[in-house]
Amino acid sequence: MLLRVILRDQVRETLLTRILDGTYQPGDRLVESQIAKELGTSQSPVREALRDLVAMHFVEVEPYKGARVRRIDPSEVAQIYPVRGVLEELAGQLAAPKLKDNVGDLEAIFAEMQEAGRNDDLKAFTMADAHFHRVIIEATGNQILVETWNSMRIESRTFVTTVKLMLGDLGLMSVVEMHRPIIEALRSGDTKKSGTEMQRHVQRFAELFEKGTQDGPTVD
Amino acid sequence: MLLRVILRDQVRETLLTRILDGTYQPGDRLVESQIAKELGTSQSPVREALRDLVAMHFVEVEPYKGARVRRIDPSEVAQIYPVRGVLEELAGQLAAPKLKDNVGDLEAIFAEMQEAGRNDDLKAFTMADAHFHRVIIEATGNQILVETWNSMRIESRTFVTTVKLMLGDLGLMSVVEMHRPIIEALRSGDTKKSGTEMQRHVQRFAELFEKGTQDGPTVD
DNA sequence: CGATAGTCAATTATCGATAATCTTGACCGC
DNA sequence: GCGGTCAAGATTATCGATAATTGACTATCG
Repeated sequence: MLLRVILRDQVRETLLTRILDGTYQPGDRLVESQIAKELGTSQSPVREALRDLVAMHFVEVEPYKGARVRRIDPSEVAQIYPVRGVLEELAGQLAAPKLKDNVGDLEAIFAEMQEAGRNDDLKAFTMADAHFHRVIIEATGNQILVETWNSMRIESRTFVTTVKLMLGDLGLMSVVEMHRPIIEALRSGDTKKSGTEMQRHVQRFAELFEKGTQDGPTVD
Repeated sequence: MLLRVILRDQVRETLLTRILDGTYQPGDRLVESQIAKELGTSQSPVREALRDLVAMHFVEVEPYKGARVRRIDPSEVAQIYPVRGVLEELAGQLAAPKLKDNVGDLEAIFAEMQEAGRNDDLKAFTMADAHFHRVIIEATGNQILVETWNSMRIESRTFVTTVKLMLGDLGLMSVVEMHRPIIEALRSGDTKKSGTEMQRHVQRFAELFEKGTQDGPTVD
């Protein structure tokens, strides 16, 4: 018990992992006392960890009724894309001058994506994809943009499932390739083009998602 | 002590009021035990209320060091505007079809702003202004957009101060008038134009803000 | 004199216990 | 049976007390 880390943070990460990997399913109740007992802590850190997860949109609570893993329906995910679209378009515009002739990091991540594509490793791909976008967002130097974008990571939970839905017939590799035009635009330093490519990129994902949810059966 | 409301929420609102009205100044420490004693509760609700305020960006905490009212420097406020710009542009586009020939609410709020302008009532104006924008954002029907926009309300704290800075020589009334083109664009239902007007509106505020912080002395 | 280890007060982080509230299901009058 | 009331059990919200950590101050040593 002499770890210098804060219990609440450890509990939060534990719960988050379980939500993301599906151990806790959407709608599942998260009972403070049970979790506390299992993790060997008291109720307080668990309670605070749950509040953090509420702020991150992963969990919802009702007073005196407890916490549940948030259930996200497809219509909500669909609503994410327009917002992501404009945020990432802005990010592309702001990041272009800074990443011009300096896209080494992005190329490395792109290589990771290709590797994941060859192995058909969805999890590795989603992580690399998130990383790719985060690097661009952070390159803007606009802290508000970073925080705003982070506040939308609701999707990361659905993402593995989502990508599976979206893929349909086309292979993971073709999704990987969608990132190449972004790198090229950023390398050229063309502000407008970089923004456009980012917007187009997100839009394509939106379309794939719509197609996936329309005719595909809902996987759960 | 027998109110059926949740203490944490009451504490949060109390603290928020004090932060917004300046009772607690940026940088001020918020000591859990002191607040608890003053409000007649235990430490727990105060602690949780403070966490909520952290999630809302009004407060920052460091482990074992405590909570402080978040200090926001002008450069951070300046970073808000580009993000607000794209979000509100999107909102204008999405809201136009829904508000077409249905801008009664907006006109009522506009009247409030005019009233505030005549009385030179900054507080009333900032509240009406926030309301005006919120109505448009909510009219989009995109819940994600609403939440994302809300997550940026960092500004509401600085807003009164900010407007004071921005005004410079021009009167409050001229700022009020800046809202008229938005109403007209929305009334026409023109998607593109509504977006453009929203974007332009935010941009103007950004310019005023920059001008205000450049030559004006920092008021505090 | 300057640096450093040690002590103390203040405060946060966590604990264990209790009060408040919800949920469920048995029991009742009709 | 049917709807409604009420007690029991489960869980959250709050409390009061304790452990852990920090920062300031002091004393000690080179």
